[in-house]
Amino acid sequence: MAANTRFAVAIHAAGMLAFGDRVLVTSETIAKSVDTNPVVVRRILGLLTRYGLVEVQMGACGGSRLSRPPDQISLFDIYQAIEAGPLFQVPLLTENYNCPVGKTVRPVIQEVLQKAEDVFLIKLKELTLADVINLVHSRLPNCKS
Amino acid sequence: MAANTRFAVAIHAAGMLAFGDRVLVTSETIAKSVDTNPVVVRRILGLLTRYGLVEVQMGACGGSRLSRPPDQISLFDIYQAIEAGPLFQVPLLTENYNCPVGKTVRPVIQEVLQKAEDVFLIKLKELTLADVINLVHSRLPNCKS
DNA sequence: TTTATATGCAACTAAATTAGTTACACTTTG
DNA sequence: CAAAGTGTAACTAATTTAGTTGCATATAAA
Repeated sequence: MAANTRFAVAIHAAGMLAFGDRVLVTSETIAKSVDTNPVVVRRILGLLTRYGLVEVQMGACGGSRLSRPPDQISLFDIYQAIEAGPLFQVPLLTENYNCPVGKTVRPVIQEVLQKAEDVFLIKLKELTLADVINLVHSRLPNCKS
Repeated sequence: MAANTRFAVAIHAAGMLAFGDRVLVTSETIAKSVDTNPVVVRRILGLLTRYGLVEVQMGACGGSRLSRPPDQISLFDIYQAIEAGPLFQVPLLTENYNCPVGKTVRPVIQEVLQKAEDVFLIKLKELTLADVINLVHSRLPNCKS
């Protein structure tokens, strides 16, 4: 089970909020569409909220909505809210490690991996939630637009 | 412990082989520099070997070396040999899933994530083992060149 | 031919991550 | 006050990961 699907789930959830267009959407509604548990959705919405992407209203008739228009929320914003570290980790060195070459190699590897990750992040910045829902709209059967 | 460091370890190991320059290097030597267990190194070298990047000689005085010059081995080659699936998974749908919007959203999310992953992979193709060891050489103390 | 030195691989462990679930406190609407 | 939401802690099961031991196999060299 342990494959990280949170980023995809977060995009799906945020996409639904964008779809809802300022209407409050419950975690249960999102959970149905995402095909998971409401608590899982709320955990992810919590991260998005902490990052200022989502507003939550508690209590009866509560729910969530985006705090900004979808064209002002990039997938990079969502990524940063959801994922913590770098894509690939460079293993830590034990304390009494003493190989000079190894010590030189480590930061170099970290650098080149960062270069590759950087272009990934830049591409995420280019892609907005609006792009995603436009794609969805254009593919939905019985599309009005 | 469960953070994936294999890609970084594989680059480190392949970098050492490039450093060795056609001389056979044992998994134990690499393990010392990488600061891990020889078996872990052999597992990774096995993947690289299966992918045609590394040649292994068994028995006494055995070890590994690159099968191509370092400037003809990209980090993409190593990545493909080591890692299997996409960077981010889109969760599977349960059998009796019936939300039309959700069904439309899924492939769209997969597509946009793939776009971001693609630029990552392209950057990996641009970076070769030669680049890595050149960087290491230039930073090694008492560098001759 | 024997011995020392390698690799390959299976099997197991411990730790961490992940998603799912239950339970319950809290908030808000009506 | 009741109903309908969210937030969050606690727990579980499955998976991944790295590390480790043990042993069969291969090979170079004495």
